[in-house]
Amino acid sequence: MSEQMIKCIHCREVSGIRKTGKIRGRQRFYCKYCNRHFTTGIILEEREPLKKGEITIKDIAAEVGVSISTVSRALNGSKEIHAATKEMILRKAEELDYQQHHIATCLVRKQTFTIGIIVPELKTDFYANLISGANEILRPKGYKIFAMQSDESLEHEIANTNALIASRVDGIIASTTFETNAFGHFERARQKNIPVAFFSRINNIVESPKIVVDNYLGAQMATEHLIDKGYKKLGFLGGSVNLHIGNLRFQGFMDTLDRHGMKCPDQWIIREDELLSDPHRIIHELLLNQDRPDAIFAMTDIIGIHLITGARKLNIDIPNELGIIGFSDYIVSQYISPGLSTIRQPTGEIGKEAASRLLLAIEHKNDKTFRDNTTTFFKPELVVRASTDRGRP
Amino acid sequence: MSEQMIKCIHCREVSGIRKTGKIRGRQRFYCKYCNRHFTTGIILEEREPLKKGEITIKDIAAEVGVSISTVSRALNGSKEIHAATKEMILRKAEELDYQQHHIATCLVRKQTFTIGIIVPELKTDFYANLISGANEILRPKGYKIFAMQSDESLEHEIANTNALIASRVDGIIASTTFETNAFGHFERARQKNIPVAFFSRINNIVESPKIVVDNYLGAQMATEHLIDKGYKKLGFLGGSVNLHIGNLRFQGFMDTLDRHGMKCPDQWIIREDELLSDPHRIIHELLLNQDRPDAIFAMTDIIGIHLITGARKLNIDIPNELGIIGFSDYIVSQYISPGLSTIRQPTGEIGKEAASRLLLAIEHKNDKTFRDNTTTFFKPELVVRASTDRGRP
DNA sequence: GAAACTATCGGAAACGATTCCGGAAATGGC
DNA sequence: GCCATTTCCGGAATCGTTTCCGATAGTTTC
Repeated sequence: MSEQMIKCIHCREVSGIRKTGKIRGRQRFYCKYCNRHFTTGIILEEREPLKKGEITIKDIAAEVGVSISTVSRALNGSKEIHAATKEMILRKAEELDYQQHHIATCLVRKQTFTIGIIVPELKTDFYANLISGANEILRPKGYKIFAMQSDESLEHEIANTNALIASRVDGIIASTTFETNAFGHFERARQKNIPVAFFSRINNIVESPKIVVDNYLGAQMATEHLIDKGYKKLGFLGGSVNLHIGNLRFQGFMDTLDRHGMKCPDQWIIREDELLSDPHRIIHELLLNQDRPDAIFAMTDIIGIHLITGARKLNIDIPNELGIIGFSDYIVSQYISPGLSTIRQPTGEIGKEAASRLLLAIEHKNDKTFRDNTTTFFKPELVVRASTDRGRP
Repeated sequence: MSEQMIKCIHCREVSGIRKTGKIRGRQRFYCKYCNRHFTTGIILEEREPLKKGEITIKDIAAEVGVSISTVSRALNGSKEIHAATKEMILRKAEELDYQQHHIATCLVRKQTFTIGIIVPELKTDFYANLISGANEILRPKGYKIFAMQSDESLEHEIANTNALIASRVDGIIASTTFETNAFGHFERARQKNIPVAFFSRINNIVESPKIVVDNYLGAQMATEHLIDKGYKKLGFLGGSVNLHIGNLRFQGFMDTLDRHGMKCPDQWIIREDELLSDPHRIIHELLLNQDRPDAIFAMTDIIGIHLITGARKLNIDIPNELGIIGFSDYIVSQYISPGLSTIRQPTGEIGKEAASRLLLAIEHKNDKTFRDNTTTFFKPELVVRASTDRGRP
């Protein structure tokens, strides 16, 4: 291949090209394959041997004998390219096992097709389900997920957020920690034009879509259910006072009692952080008390499950001596014995909605008039199981 | 600021600079703050107003009056930089709320500090725990996680792998699908110098570290346990025959029976894909059979849990009429009634080990002599609960 | 006081892609 | 055949960094 080779401009064939006189001073060619004439062929130079290492569009360009712009066009399905050229390039790309360098593309396009999700704990049923739900919406649209865990630590949450900003994710979905009382890190993201969406543990500080189950309503439903079952002495067990959703559930509980003219003495209301770190001791104390409640609304199923195991140890009859209802419908709740009554929240749906709303915000990133600061409430659902299912006394 | 301003080369002060004669033809200056002389000061030009949009090191450079190389050095903690300059740059970076553009850095450094994890299902207890475990190792080292789900579809798995290659992740951790019988996609990754590690559902095709619980041993332990409890008619329920770990568990089961001179008729061995899609029908049929087993080794706790609920519906006494043991110790297993005996595998540990070994492979990426094709076996642990806990008959 | 060395910094070339702009060849109309 | 239009492609700038290679001024050595 020491001499120049001419490639047909129509079919890109290199062999079977004949010179057929001149036209306007320029050499004329004829291609026997496509049976057409042309004046300007593509001149193939001697090729450098393909260097080792990563295959780039440069390599493809050199191999095929076109410019990198043309390769880029072929790979991206541009219309401004000859079908035969495109065909050749795609074939060569496959032959070389070319794989787009997404990092380089992101740099130019200023879009990473990556969403960051920050949750307190990755392995919790609820959050794993949520990520899974979000994934259902995001994957078909070509988005990847950075899954991060804050360990209920504000410091980690901030570090995570900064890492996501540095990675220039297209958006962030988050559920904050117990500790989170400042939201500067999320505001930073928003200032850098990265939309944020919150779910479950939401706040009213950051302008963003918020997806949440109607906690107040759920608490009402749970409390009504207990009252309906004839329980008279209701108690409340919840975690940190810091948590917005905790306050809502507590409020729903108290208001419902009020409406029924009932009262709940302070010693039946436990709202300490310690309930999360050392639940057994606290539950034990509560249940051993002479004057204990005859039914408890547990802020989460996790606490409800602790209650069931605690009560069983003390041979307290559930649901007759003690009714228990939880919140969230964890997978365990349907299998534990007795089954834990609960308020179900549609976890997967919440994840999907959060993802959809975030995508909407991303689409309108540069639209100054677009705002989404609304809170979407999902309807909770009462699930009655054995832990409260007693006949009316 | 229409005239040039001189900045002291020592302390970077702009005011308080006096001219003090000339030396070798060059102007000499004196700074009253640091009490030192110098000849070449830094000349501050009139600054452009800061443009809107993203803050880059270019902006910082312009504001401080240094080159972008210097800013880069300051931000990366290079030694080749004057402490005062560094100080100024860092202060300005903070003032402008600069955040490194990780994408651009990756392009140059050819390292993304990102690990891709592909699992069949994100929300499954086992996989969520594993990702969490891997995260414990990866986060402290600055790695982020791309979490992807294959939905037990080879097609998705391939698409996921390609997406990870395109994103130039530093490594991939994967547990393959039921369908996966070809491994070209992982080989592609390895050819592109992306290390891969497998866990749980492993293979012997791709050269890679493999982390797995000792399935054969676990099956032996489970079977021994059943025999030990006096069960005579053992059956096996497992999913797809395609699954390597399924075969191992089945083999352990059969070999143990053999060693005890026991046999298992074919109708007590169920290994169909359908067991995953429609478990209730199959289990119902098996249990309604006149000649049914008196104990079953379920390949996974999920199947074991289906067995328990199925048996309860038919009023079969567990563990007296039917003993059940599972595998993996899912969270539900300890709460279901009766509690499901099982073989526990240390999920979090497996995730940690997979991450560690992958990091090791990444460190030795360019070391041609480094190989890691070993399989690490974690010891399984027998957990006895009510589903097999009968007195010897 | 010259030479050698050190500290500190700037310039410019990468990294791998996309895309705007313009230009040549081919095509269509008459 | 000539002109206008369309088709197709190449050049070059750009995205935001890092880093190698020099350059210069200051410092030290003898």
